[in-house]
Amino acid sequence: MILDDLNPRQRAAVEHFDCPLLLIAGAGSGKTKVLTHKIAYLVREKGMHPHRILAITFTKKAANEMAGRVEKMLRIKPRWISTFHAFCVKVLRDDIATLNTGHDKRFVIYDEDDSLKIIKDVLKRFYIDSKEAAAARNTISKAKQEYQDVVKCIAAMPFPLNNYAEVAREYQNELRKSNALDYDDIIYFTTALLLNHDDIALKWQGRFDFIMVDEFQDTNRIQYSLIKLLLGDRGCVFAVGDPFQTIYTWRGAVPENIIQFAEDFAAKEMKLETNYRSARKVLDAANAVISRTGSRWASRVLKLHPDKEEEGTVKYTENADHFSESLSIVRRIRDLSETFCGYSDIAILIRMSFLSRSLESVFMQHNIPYQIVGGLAFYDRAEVKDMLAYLRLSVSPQDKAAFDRIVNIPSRGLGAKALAAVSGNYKTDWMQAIKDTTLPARQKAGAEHFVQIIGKYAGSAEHAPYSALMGLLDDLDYIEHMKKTYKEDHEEREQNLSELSNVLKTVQLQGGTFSSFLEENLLSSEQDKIADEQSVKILTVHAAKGLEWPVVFVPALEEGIFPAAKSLEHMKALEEERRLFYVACTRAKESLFLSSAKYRMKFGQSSYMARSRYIDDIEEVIDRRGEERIECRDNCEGR
DNA sequence: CTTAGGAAACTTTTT
DNA sequence: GTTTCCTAAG
Repeated sequence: MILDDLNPRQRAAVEHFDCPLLLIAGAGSGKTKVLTHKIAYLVREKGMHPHRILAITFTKKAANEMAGRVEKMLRIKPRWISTFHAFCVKVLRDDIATLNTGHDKRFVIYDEDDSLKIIKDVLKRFYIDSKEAAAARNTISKAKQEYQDVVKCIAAMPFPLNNYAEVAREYQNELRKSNALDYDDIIYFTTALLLNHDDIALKWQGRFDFIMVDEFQDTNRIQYSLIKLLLGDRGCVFAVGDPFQTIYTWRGAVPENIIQFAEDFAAKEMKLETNYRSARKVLDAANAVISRTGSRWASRVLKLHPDKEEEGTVKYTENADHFSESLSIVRRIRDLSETFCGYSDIAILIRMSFLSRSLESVFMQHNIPYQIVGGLAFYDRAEVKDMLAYLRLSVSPQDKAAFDRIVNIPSRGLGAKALAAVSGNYKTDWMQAIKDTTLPARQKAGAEHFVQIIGKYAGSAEHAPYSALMGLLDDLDYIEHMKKTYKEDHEEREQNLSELSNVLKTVQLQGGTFSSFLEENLLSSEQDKIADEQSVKILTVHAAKGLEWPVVFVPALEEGIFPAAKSLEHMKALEEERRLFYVACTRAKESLFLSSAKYRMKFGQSSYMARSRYIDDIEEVIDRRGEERIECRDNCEGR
C-alpha cells in the first residue's frame, strides 16, 4: 500500500486534502518520499489523473528522480514533473505569440554568456564601460524577478542603477531581434502571459487539478506569482520547503515566500523533523551549526532527530597548505576505498570551483578516479561553443550572440568597422544584413564565403546536426584553425570536438533536432551531469543540494573561503554561508571529513588563512581519535 | 585588420 | 595561476 512505509507525520502530509498544505521538512526527513507518495495517493485514492498533477522541482535531476519513483508505483510516468524553467518553456512554446513581444514559438534560449555579450554590446553604444556589464545584467535580472515593467522598475531605482533603464530597453530589443529569451525572461514572459490573458490563464489552470512545489524556500517573487496564477482561486496546492536550506537568495530567492504562502492560502502547517539520512555525530554537527543562526527564523529552527543507530564520525584535519590538504584527502580515500566503500560513495563538497584544481592534480597523480561536476563544463569550451554557434546560426539566422561569436572565426578580415556597417543594415536576419552591406573588396570576399557556408547548412543543421557539423569542420578548415590558434593543446581540443560529434551523431540517429538538443542542455542542471560511474565526485555545495553520500569531505574551511570573503561584511550573507555549511554537513550519511590549510594559493600567491568559524561551532562533536597519526603522516610525507 | 606580448584584473555560489 | 584587456608593430 502507498501509505505503508511512511511514518505518522509523513503519512499525515500525504493524506491531507481539505486545504493548502505547507510542509516544513528538514534535511533528510524524506520529503521526496512524501511528494512522490502524495502523487500516488492523489491518483489512487482521489482518482486524479497523473497527467493533471503539476510538480515543480528545483533541478531537472530531482524531476527525473521523482518521475521515476512515481512511475514505479503507478506504472505510468506523470507528464508534468519539471523545473520552473522547463515548465515555462512548454507554456511559451504554445502561447508566446499571444504576448506580442515579437518572438515566435521557435525562440532560442540565451545562457549567461550570450546575454552578457549582448549587454556589453549595448553598453558600448551608450559609452558605458563594459566592466559594468555584470552590474547591468544583475539589475535587469533583479527587475524581472520582482516582476515589474523592467524599464520602469529600473528607472525608479536609485542612482547609478537607474542608468541601466535605457540599457535594459535596448537589451530587450536585441533579444527580440534575435528571437531569444534569457533565463529570467522564460519565467517573466510566462507570468505576463497568464496575468494579462485570461483565456490563456484559464487554459493552463484547467490542465491541472493539483500543484506541488518543492524547495519552496528558494523560489523568488515571480515564481510565487506564477504559482498563484496557475491556481486561480483554487487551493489545491502543496508546498514543501526548509528555510534553513535557503542558499539562493543571491539569485533572488525569497524564503519569506514560505510565510507569505501560509498567510495567503491560510495553509495548514506540518513539520518533518526526523532525519533518516545521517548518523548521530553528523547530525550533532549539523544541529550545532544551525543552532547558532542569528536569523529571524531562529525561533523556527528544526532540530533534526536521528533515526539511525550508527554513531558515524566527524573529523577535522588542519594542514600546512593546499597541497598537503589534497594529499591527506587522497590518503583517506585510499584507506576508505580498501575497506569501507567504493569511490562513488564519496563526494568532496567545495565552496568555490577553483578549489577543484589542486584536488584534481593530486587525484590524477594518485590514480583516484574522480569527476568534477560543473567547473569549466564541456559545453563552455571555446571550440565547442564556436561550432555550436555555427549550427545555431544555420538554424536561426537571427541569433546575434551566435553571429557575433563566429562571424570572424576563423578570421576572414571582418573587424569592428565592417561589423558596425553590417549591424546598421540588420532587418530580418544576419545573412541578409551582410548581403545588403557594401564592403571593401577584401572584406567582401570573406563575408561572401561566410554567407555561402551558413547557407549551405541552413536547411539541414536542424535535422542532421551531425552531418552539418562534419561538413562545417571541413568547409571551415577548422582543425587547421585550431592548430594555429591553440598550438599547445589543440589535440585535446580536437578531442572535445570529436566528443561533440559523438553526441550530435546520437541526436541525429535518434531523429532529434538540434534545437531540442540545445534546449535540453541549457535547462539541465549541474546535477544532471553527474555520471553514474565508480568515481569520487567533486562539486560545489550548491550543486550538491538534495543529494547524499555515505562519505563527504568539506575542504578549505577557512575564513575568506567558507565563509566566502565577500560575505564577511554582511550579516545576511553570513547567515546564508552558515546555511550553506549546514547543507554541506547534512549531505553526509556516515562520515564527514572537514579540513583546512594554513596557507593557500590565492591569485598565484600563498597567503595565510585563519580556520573557519564553523570548526569552533562544532568543536565538541569532532572526533579527535587517531588525529596524531594523520598529522604526523602529513608532515612526514606531505610534499 | 591581425597578432604578439605584456599588464591588469580577477573567482562565490547557477536554473 | 589564469583569463581578459590593451597596445604597438606587421
